[in-house]
Amino acid sequence: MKATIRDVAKLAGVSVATVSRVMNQNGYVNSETEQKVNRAMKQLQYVPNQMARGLAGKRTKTIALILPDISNPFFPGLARGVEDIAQNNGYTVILCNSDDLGVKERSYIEVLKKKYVDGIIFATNNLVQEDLERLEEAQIPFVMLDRAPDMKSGCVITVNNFGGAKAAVEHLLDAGCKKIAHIYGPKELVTARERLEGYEEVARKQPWYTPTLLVPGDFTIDGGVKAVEALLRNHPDVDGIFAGNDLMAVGALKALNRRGISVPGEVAVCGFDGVNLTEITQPELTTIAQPIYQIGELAAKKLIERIDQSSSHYETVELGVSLIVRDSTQKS
Amino acid sequence: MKATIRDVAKLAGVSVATVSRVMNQNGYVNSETEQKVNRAMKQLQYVPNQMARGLAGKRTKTIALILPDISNPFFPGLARGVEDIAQNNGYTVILCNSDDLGVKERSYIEVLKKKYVDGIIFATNNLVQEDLERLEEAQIPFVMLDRAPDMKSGCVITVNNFGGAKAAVEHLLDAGCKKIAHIYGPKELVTARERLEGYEEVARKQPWYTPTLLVPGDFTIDGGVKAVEALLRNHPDVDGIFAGNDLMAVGALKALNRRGISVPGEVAVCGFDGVNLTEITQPELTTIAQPIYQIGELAAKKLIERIDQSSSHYETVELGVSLIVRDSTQKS
DNA sequence: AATCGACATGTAACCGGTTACTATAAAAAT
DNA sequence: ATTTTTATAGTAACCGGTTACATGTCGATT
Repeated sequence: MKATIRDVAKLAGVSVATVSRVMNQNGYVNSETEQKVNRAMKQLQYVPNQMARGLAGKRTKTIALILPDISNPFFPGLARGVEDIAQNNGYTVILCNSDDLGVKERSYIEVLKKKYVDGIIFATNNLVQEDLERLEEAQIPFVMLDRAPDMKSGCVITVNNFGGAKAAVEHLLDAGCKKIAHIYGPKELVTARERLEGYEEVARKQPWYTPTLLVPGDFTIDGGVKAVEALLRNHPDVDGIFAGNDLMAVGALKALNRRGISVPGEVAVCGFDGVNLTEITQPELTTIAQPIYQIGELAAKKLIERIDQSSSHYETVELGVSLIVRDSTQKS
Repeated sequence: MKATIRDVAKLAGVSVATVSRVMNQNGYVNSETEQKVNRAMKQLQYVPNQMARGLAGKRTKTIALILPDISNPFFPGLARGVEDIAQNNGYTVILCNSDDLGVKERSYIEVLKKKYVDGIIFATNNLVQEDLERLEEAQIPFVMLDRAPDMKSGCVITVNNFGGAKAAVEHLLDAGCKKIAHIYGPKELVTARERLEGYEEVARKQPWYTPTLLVPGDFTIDGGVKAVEALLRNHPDVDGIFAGNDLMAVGALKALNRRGISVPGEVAVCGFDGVNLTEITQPELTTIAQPIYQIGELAAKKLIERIDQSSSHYETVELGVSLIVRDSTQKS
């Protein structure tokens, strides 16, 4: 019913090995023979069975992207970057939502091993050293985002969180803020810690600095709302807020708005990430933008590179971030 | 190096067939034998090779989700619904962004065929009858969103666009609007047409109705902005806008805001879709919410049902939508 | 006693590719 | 003239499962 390589071989009057050579462009094949084979393939509408290929050749042309939750506005852009590059290179992407749960991540890894994916991109942070080592053992190339584990293989892509945070606070100072608070994300996340450190680096030198200007959020909108409410109780006079990510900045905006506090008039707000959301708030949000799409692209490129050359040396790349000034910090 | 079914068989002192039976829980197996096999599997850390399974058994436990663009805020929620259900049933999801381009969709279908995915969910609308027929021929179960093509197999999931649109306009009337405009999406899309029809159904009966209250948008934020600008030139006195989707509603909000027109004070705005964005605008957007996540879940459920029972009768399901009233229509 | 069906397990073909190895002719090198 | 090398193509094993078919046991049925 469905044409196989043997059907093609028969029709073209050659052996299966020759057909395989034509398909994979390897080994010696006379150009006339090649024509014959190609004609036969066309005539039979031959579609090689990837599964058989994978079984025999150990390549599935499939990579996986494990992220916490595709619904989080940070990830669709990233996923898109990954998918575009993958597609350009003949790869297909399996999407996995881990909800930042180590168990789920681990269970996904098992499934992905069974499916023989060629590589994995992790945009999550819950694997322990041991899990990564198991991956190395299994010879599965991988790329991680935002995390620099201690190992010999793998590739890590990070952004300059520290520098970005510093830039954010400096920008708020430039905008005339006299007392700047920071809503930080979960301390377990390096990104959150680095941003916090960036804030402190600049803030500590200011006369108004006091540790209670640091309030915890959890990288969600609601966390931002609550953080601001708490903040205003202690510091009714803050006039600048640097949120550890855009979602919390949006929450901050909401909370301030509810309280009737004008942004940027009374309080300036700056986020971090550069997700699309920041363009639709009122006022639009100033933010430290990560090159989200490019991170995805780069992750995919690096991974495919590793797969193709089976190179596995450890490598880390840091990308820059950029301050995007919008209305939320434009005191005029 | 890596354990195969034969290794397990040898260690357990049985044949490969028996091991296979134990794995797939089919055929007769003595419970003692089963224990032995299970022990052997554990001892060797045996992980069945899905590829070999797929080759032999014709099942890959993989489905694909083809959507226009995961960056569009409508889709992450949907994708999440699909993925969750898939995961619960042991399936893995391949994500494909088609940018609403027929060519890309078709090329994806080819790739997916090669990879022997067990089924496909389409959240796009650019396939012609012929493409679908080819899928039927290839015996690949599929589920489509928002579109009812004329065929014998396949499953279609839609929402009540017409009813939702009517509800939107009625709500605007209730809110006291005296002249309601509609920004409609691309006429090629059924969803856009149905919503437009819903608007007309109600609006036509109103004294203020005139065709120039219908302005084209393209389902993007920018389209919404431009539509409102055009609208205000012809009808500076509109006091209600029903946008064909949330993105355009956000655009409308932006445009009105720029013009210094207050929402909902001077103009009330209502969107359609119920994406998260609607909760972060200022004012928050009233919208007709689709059960986005549930649509994804349902699509995945229906697809898996079809795969498992290889039932292929044509089926269509319509889900309800719900009006979510927020500030953008609360003239007080 | 012969027949039958439920139970248990093994053998080997098969899925559809890849590729190591072999064979042969023609061109190049010695 | 002989050896090597290069170009071309075929044979068959192999990847790691699934499963049709064969074989055999044992209690139940006739």
